[in-house]
Amino acid sequence: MPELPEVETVRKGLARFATGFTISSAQGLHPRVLKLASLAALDAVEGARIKEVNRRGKFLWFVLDRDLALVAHLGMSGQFLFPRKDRPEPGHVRARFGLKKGLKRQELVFSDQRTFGWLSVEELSDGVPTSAAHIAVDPFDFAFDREAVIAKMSSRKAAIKSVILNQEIMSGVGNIYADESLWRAKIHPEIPANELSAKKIGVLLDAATQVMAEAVEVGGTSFDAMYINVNGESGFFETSLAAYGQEGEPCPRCGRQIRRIAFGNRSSHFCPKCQVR
DNA sequence: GGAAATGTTTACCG
DNA sequence: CCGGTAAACATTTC
Repeated sequence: MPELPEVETVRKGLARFATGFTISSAQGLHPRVLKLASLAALDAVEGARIKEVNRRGKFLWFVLDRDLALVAHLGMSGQFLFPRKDRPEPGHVRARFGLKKGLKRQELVFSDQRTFGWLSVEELSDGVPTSAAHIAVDPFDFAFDREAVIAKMSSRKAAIKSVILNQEIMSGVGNIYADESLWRAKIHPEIPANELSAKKIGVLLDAATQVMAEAVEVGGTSFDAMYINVNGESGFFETSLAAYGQEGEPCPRCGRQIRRIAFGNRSSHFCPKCQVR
């Protein structure tokens, strides 16, 4: 469950339940769990204390009391889970961490069905891990420069949907929130970005920020004390989706049927009446 | 059996 | 070199 709101939900859960714990053990259990660029194997973080858990866009990392950070990307299906005896064992466990704080001990696992996610051990520079250095700040970062992003987007000739998905211009938006933002801003996904007014792109940015903020809020409530519910199937925000996955359903604004068109390897969902090309 | 699924990186082309 | 597009990665589900 991996766009900004989902990653933020995971980050919050990790920050709440893992901060202050020392990593007593760390082991990779799958040959591809460790990113190739990782400076070391996972056991390099053993003995480190977790100071905080940070995020930029869809990248997240544990800040440790040493010069290395434990970085994670959830890919398409990555999850961090605190297993509990009264819950089913997590499947597809790719890495396992033992955490301790005083007498408290708990386990944290990284699970990933499709193995597009990864972990790595990296240095931070200006507080950001190497693998996320090229990722632009997301709209919730204090350094987010709305006008600069609008200017950058306005110069692109590619379809606006590709542009808002480009993590090097603005990070955090994935296929779901791209479709939702475009629907809210009443913009057809295939319009070249440079044909939109700066004002219209501003509307789109605000829509993206707002829809992700709303999703983060709902994500927070689906949380359960010792278990991070990052299961996409539970769909905490699914009931609020206006466009994504709504092919054939009435547009909540005008009633026209939502359409689905091919977009690269994926799909775009939009209202043919509200979002005119 | 085919298609599609929340993402990123790399290769390739103009 | 830049912008843009397509493919590759792997697994599961419908």
